[in-house]
Amino acid sequence: MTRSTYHILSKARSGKVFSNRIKPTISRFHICPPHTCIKTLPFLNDLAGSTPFSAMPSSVSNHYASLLKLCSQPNKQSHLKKLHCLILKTINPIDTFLYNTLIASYSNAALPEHARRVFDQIPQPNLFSRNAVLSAYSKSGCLSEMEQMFDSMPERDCVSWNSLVSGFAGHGSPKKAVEAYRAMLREAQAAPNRITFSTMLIFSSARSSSDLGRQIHCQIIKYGFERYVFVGSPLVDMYSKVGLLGEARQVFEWMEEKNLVVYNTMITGLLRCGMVEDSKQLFREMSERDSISWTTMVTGLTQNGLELEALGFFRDMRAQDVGIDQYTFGSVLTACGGLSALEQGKQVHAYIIRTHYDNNVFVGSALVDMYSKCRSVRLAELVFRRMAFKNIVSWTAMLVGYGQNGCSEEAMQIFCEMQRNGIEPDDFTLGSVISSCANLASLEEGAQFHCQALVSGLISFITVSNAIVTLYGKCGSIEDSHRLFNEMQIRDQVSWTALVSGYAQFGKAKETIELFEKMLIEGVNPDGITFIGVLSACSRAGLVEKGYSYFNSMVEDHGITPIADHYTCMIDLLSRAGRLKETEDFIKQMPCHPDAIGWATLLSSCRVHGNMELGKWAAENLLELDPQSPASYVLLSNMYAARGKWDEVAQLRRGMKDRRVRKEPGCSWIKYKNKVYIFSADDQSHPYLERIYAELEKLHLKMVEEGYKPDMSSVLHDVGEAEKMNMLSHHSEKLAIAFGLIFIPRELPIRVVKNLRVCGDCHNATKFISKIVDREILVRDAVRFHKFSNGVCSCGDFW
DNA sequence: GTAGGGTTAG
Repeated sequence: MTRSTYHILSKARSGKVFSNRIKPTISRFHICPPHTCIKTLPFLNDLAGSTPFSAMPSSVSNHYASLLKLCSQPNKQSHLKKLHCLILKTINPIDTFLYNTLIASYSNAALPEHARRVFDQIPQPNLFSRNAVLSAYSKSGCLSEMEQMFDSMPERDCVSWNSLVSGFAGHGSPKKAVEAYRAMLREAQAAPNRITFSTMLIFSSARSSSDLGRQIHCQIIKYGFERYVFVGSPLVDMYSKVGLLGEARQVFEWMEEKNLVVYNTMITGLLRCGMVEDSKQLFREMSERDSISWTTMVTGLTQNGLELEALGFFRDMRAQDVGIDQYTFGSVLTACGGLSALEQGKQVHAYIIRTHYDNNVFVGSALVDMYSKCRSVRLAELVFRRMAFKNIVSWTAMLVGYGQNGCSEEAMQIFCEMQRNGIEPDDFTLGSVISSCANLASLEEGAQFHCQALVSGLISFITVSNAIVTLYGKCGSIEDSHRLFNEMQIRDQVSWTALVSGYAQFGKAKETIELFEKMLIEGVNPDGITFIGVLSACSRAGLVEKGYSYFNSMVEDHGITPIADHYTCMIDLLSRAGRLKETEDFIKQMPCHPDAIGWATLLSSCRVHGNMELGKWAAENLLELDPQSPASYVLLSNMYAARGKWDEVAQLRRGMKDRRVRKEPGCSWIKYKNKVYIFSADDQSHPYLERIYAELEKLHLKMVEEGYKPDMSSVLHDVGEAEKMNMLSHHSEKLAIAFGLIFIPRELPIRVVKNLRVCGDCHNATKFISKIVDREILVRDAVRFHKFSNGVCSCGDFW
């Protein structure tokens, strides 16, 4: 056996590289020659890197201890178990030091039961052994086992107490954490150390408990830790997280020998509280800055909506040759995404490839997100497909990317693919996929996701529950939506807004307003999105005065600055009610111009109320803002068509053709036996078309008997009356409803989804059909819900 | 177990 050094390089989970040098000592327990180990356990090679095993450490116990440390991760559990077996085979007796290392390794690998089993085999366990088991229970949240262990210990030191405190603090027992901390202070043998205080400070921050934070601060002063950077730094962090920036600054100023970390912490706190100028000042004052200082500025500025400035800092950072790492790239990509700056994002991507960060899972996820936010979902997909390793965040980023770019079906598919790859969804993923599902109005899948949320327990996340409340609202089951809302233990602003918007979308103005008022009484603050729900409910119900007063209250009582969506609601409210002159005045006194949706709303109302003059104004503005959008052409052409101005219609059609604008073809779909059947007006290929036409024919006769008159103004083509009739009776939603009547069992409602707004004639016809066949028919169109039952629609014919 | 990044819900 030669004396040699043994050198291990290991990559910790954080990606940081550290080296571990073990001093050579003479072995006493050397039984098994090292090369046999390599043959039996090839993974040891991977763990130890390129170091040849012939360079053998002198102490086998130390050697195994260092290998055990390499397996001390949850993703190396099997390696750890194999190594444990090897140790049992090759060493006898095992010394207490190695036993303790084994316990600690199982603890870090999240296997507390294994840690306990090792402990039970130790002939003479010491305080370290007990502390190691205690720590295993504490980290894994086995709280009762932890308490039992703690109570049974013959002696306890500061480490034991710290495990107890952090176990309670980290696993949902806040009361016991505080109790344990106070008991510790009373215990003479276990004086708190810096770890005790930083644990408690982080705990206070997480609970946003400024009172507890202050109490801990007092204790810190009492024990003389205040000016010590390792306690002062978390103290600054805690105060800034609970919003007490003055206190944070005071602690910062009082500290002696401030290091880089303290500065970085303070700058983060300032940026968190929106004090951008102060943070920049402090940044300039620093005598040295590291990568974290720069990245903090990039992140903080981005979070304060100052993406351009953030990119400026990134440029300076590169110019000054500061090390750029995965964190920096993550922040810069967020800034690019926030600006929808595709070109700059691509440049950063190129730099990432040059610096070989493109295989990093964090950077990859950030790239997927950036491209999605720049509306380049195909590029996001490309990056995602090329990622060598994907974690749950990468999957979620792609899923959300699809969802936010209107590719809801692809979002659902990627969710399935993720599960097939053995990745369990978390609250983020499930919430997002439910949101996509809601956009598709797929009630069956939605209900399955609801079940999945219940079974997995993810329903306890408020974000998941909120997503399901929204889901049922968008699927037309407002009762289910309300039921879940009532069942929720905690409700936040988002929950209330989800239900308010659900009722609004359903056209139930009275319920919407009642709910909103109840929300105010319960002391939940509405925000801009809540008001969009309230205002749209008013406009759908024609409650002009009420809507106006809510709009004013939003600005005056709630201090919310209206954005384009609110103005669009107001334009809708006024113009839909036919008060077009008022609408014009309103638009002219708005602080900003309406956006494309605002103009389209006005144009649509002008069509309904036959105001060509204002309609032209709206159309021109709409065309200027969005020349590629088919909406302006279609709406204007509808308006001309309704008045029989076919020459103008033809001219517009030519304009569309020249600019290569295409109208989105109308289609409706219905689900039957897990299959989606899609119908479009010109579809002649449908296998059941003959039966559907026959059904429609039959219905038509009964409808006419009941007093139905076709509304020809809904036909926007220059054709004869008979042909108009034919076109009208074959609108996609009528086909879908007829299909539903034939195939969907009587006891179930018929649910149809349409990609465009439902036309006047179909709406009227569906009312008649619901009465004739005595069935409930739900139609979800592009903007809202219509629930037809016994000849009446839930929207009250106002949509 | 002192500081920085990437993903959710209305």
